[in-house]
Amino acid sequence: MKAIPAATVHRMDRPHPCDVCFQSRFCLPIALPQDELGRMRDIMHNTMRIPKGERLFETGQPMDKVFSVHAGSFKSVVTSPDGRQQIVGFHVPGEMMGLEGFSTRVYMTDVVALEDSEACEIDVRALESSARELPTLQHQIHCLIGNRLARAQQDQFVLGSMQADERLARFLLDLSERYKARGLSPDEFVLRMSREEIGSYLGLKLETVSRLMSRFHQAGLIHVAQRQVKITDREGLAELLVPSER
Amino acid sequence: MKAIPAATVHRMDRPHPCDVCFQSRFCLPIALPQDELGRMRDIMHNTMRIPKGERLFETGQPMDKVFSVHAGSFKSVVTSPDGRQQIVGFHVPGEMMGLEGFSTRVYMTDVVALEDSEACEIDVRALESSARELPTLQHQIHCLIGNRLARAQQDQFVLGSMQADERLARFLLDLSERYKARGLSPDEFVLRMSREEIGSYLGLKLETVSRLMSRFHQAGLIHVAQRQVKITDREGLAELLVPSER
DNA sequence: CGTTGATTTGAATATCCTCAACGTGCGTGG
DNA sequence: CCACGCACGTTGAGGATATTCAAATCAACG
Repeated sequence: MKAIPAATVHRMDRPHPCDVCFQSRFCLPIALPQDELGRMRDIMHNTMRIPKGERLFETGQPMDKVFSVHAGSFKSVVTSPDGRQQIVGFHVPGEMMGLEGFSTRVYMTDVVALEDSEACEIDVRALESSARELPTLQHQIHCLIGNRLARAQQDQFVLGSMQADERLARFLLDLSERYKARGLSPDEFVLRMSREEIGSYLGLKLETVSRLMSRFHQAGLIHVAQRQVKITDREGLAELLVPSER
Repeated sequence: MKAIPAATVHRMDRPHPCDVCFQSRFCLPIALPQDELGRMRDIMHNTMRIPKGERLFETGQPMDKVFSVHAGSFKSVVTSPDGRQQIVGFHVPGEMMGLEGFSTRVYMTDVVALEDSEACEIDVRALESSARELPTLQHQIHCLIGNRLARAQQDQFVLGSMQADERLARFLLDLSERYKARGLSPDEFVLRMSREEIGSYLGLKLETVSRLMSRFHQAGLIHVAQRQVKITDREGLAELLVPSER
């Protein structure tokens, strides 16, 4: 891993990019109190720069840290014993990575940067010992892992019950929502991942993704040029998710 | 919910059926110390009998409890806004249910008994407050949720990357393993769920499941009569999971 | 012994995949 | 600055896998 620490000192007088992970709007109806936020900063050891294509951690490594996305974006990849791979999630700023490692204290996925990115490193031992003193933090941790679980179950539904066009529509709307929640434009954004990566995540082949993108474009639902996407008919996209109305 | 409390008093001098959830072999390389086990029993409020087909909890209810399977088996069902449903997991004794509710403190699935079953009710507030004093318990909770997450990600891989026959083979081997881990016969067991339920979980139609069961039977991999299954060629089944060898 | 629900099996069909060819954008180096 | 190579993306035709529809069989149960 070519990760280089970018900064290790955090001042309390201005927001830390990773505070966001412990604040209300991405998780709980409770914001972490100021004093607990201070403690959190103590255990956010440092911020790593991860160049595009580099791994933050990989399957099988002892899981001693979790990471929050500080800037950029990442993918989580599971590898089966026979070497096949599938992307099980994309991560945008404010989201946590490595949580599935709580299972056996070994990471179960490879996490790779989709672009030059930054991740904040959080020591799990320190996190757990802080959580014993800070009830809100404890709550927040449960919430964060629970969130990932709820999301994974949603993804199970998508993969098991939805058709190709519904999957892609949901993917685009989901991405849009996550950007919106982080103050970015929900209607116009650049995909950080290839058609093949989208396909891997959605259980489709890259050609199918490409064809559907074109179809959505022609139907006037989106405007797409390479990785630049503009959602022009959100209603129309959302209707794809309700096949009974077709 | 017609759930009826079955027992509320637990004696320390014999194992409680739910101790298993907090013991090493299903989760951590650390067993919960005896004194912590005592505390755990205090917050396992009671054991509910859930008749076949009844719901233990449902989507949208405030999540104030988690449950461990005491006896019998359950399914977790997610429902999409348009009413489609998919099973995202089956639960056998010793496994936890309701963990995805940690996300928003609202259950995200319906959990339904596949047969007359018993579940142990654990108050989340009491669990969290105990966890603050009992580091091993805290660890165990993280492990339990992490486990569910890791499993959900595995399922994502199955649904997204595997073919129908691989999915069913994996399902049977997985079930076999889970029975084995609980001291039941790994080679011969009774499916507690219908073909349709298996299909729902695997993202297949019931006819496909049925056809594959017959095919496995004819290939001599399993012996199947209705819901009675006997694994006769474990190697053969496992080879299906490595398509390169076909 | 008939009814009901679950399962099996077959034939036709749809969806998505495979294979293949062709475009497009971008960086590199001449 | 342009030509080239390369990775990525698009599009088409044909094919494979799983679904749909339909009918027959089986098991459980009153």
